[in-house]
Amino acid sequence: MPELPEVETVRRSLEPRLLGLTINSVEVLAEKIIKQPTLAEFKQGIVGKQVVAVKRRGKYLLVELTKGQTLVVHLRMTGQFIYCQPEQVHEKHTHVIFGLSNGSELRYIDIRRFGEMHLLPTGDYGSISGLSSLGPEPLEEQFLLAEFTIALAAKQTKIKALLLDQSFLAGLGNIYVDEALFRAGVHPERPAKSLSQKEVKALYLAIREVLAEGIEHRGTSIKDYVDGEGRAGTFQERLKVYSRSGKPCLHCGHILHKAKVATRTSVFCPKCQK
DNA sequence: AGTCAAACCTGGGCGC
DNA sequence: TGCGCCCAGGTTTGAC
Repeated sequence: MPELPEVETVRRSLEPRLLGLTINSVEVLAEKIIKQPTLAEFKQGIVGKQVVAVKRRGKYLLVELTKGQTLVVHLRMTGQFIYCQPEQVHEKHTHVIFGLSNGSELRYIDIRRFGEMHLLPTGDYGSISGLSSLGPEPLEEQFLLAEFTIALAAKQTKIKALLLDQSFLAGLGNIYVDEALFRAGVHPERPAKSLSQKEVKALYLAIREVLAEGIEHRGTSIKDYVDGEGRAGTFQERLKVYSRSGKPCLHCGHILHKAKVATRTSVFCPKCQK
């Protein structure tokens, strides 16, 4: 489910709620969510710690605690991290409950249970391969067109597969890749190295633009996604291709096509995206 | 290097 | 109403 804009929206909603609070208790109802250290060490290492920062890297949430510990969370497809009051109804797939020093709770809900949590020394993320191998953050200033151009030129793979590769660029998923490719006028199956300089620039700008707009509209809520306070986002109302196969292109009116590209369902305009 | 299926899970939608 | 099948915002692993 959540891609960069959704995870960033969760981060922004949780940060003001959690900062300064101490975690008084941890209740784990689905042990498989806790990847490391052991369940006992995880609980013991968290209880009594205070939240000092809530950060994001790619699609990972990093809840930094006192004593140099960080709770690393990945929501995968259906994970939700929600700040609420103890009397609020328990959602069916609630797997972890953190009791907070102001009486509130932070609950982890995840229908498919693909999500994961790790407790590690802050910055010491080598044991999480997906986190330690992440590519650049597309919205940061250090993500430069010049470097993106050079990186694309070295790859023969389909542009869509490359943009979904988190070690190439962090944070894009199926929705925002399709949207960015549409905005840039690039067909998802084009070999990365075949893009002209003009196309590379258009894609670079489209990626940053679509992610920024996604954040601005507090994420895309198709099925399960909600922010840290249970609120849905609204970017689904602005999607131009994702989930619109068979409907007319908003730019040229041609019927949007659906195809498997890089093993993922992809929607694109065969006329606008060459 | 690139590509692909399968695996991890549950639930919603569709055809019959 | 029920059954079976396919699909889903992600990632990893292992095979060709």
